[in-house]
Amino acid sequence: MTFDHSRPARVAHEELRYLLLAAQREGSRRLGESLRHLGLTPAQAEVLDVLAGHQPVTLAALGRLLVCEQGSPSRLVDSLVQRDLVSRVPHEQDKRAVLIELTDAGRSLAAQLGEATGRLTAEMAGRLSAADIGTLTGLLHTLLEGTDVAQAIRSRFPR
Amino acid sequence: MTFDHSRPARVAHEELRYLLLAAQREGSRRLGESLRHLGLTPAQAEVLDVLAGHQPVTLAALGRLLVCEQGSPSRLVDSLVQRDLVSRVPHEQDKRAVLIELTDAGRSLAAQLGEATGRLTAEMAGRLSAADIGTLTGLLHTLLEGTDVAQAIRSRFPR
DNA sequence: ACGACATCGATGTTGTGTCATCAATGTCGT
DNA sequence: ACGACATTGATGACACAACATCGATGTCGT
Repeated sequence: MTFDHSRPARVAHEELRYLLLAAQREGSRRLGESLRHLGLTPAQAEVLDVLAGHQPVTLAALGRLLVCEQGSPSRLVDSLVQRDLVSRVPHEQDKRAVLIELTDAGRSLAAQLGEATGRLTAEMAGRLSAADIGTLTGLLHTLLEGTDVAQAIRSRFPR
Repeated sequence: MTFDHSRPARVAHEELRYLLLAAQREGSRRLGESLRHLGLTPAQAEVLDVLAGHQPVTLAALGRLLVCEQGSPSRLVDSLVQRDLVSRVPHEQDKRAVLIELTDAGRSLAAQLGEATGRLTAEMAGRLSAADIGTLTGLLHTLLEGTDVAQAIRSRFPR
């Protein structure tokens, strides 16, 4: 253990905490701009994105796949049902559960998401090399090991 | 440019975006737990933390130093004024501006913040080496270069 | 079969964050 | 001095997120 007179480890951790917050905020804001013309918020876009790969799921399962919410995201789904992008279908075997699936409109909107996020990914690629992105991803996975959110990301981005 | 059949760069960027979101959420949730016994939310704690190092500041200047909000954080400050942790003092020269400063209670609460975040930093240290934390910090700074939030962090964590 | 317990989805509450707007006040060019 | 413009801080509006609670169902042990 090296002894650092000028900058205790606690401060380095603080800075990292705020950097994570800042990076997330900045990304959300830019993503929000990119999604505005589709009439979607980042959280709604994540739901469509997940559904495009995991049709159909119960609300609870959707909650487990989402990073943006940990409980059952009923109100978030509500906003998508109101816009006819998603529909609730009663579950056959389990009368408690509801299955969520994309409508045709939702499917076609989901297909446009990659295009909308293009500017964002292009900018990230301009700042960081592919190797850097790999390093960053690895470190964040290590940081999150064992948490529910990490599990959600593993399910959605298998190695 | 290498050609990757199995995993286009766009997907790697998506994963990174969600990892940043997840890391921030997880950190916030844990910080929230640690702060509960002080009766503070993470955002309120950040204000006290900033004020402890930058007494007194106008609302606008405070907003520039905070990562958690970009406009003028009047409502956030309101919540602290109500609890008598912070006070608003009219600015002498500029009648538009208001100076924010810690009360005695606020100062003593701010002094307890490091202790409250101890568990969080200990856990981070257990997962990542000091070198890894340095790498992570550097990569995030690169990612945020030129943004307002990066400037806020630079002011609060000088090299 | 039955009762303790878990799970599902909806909802109320609280505290952010972001954006837009507004009135009051400063500043600067001319 | 005056008028265009910028800045400050407050506020309304909207969409999250986290947490707690609730009624309706399932499940499991005995």
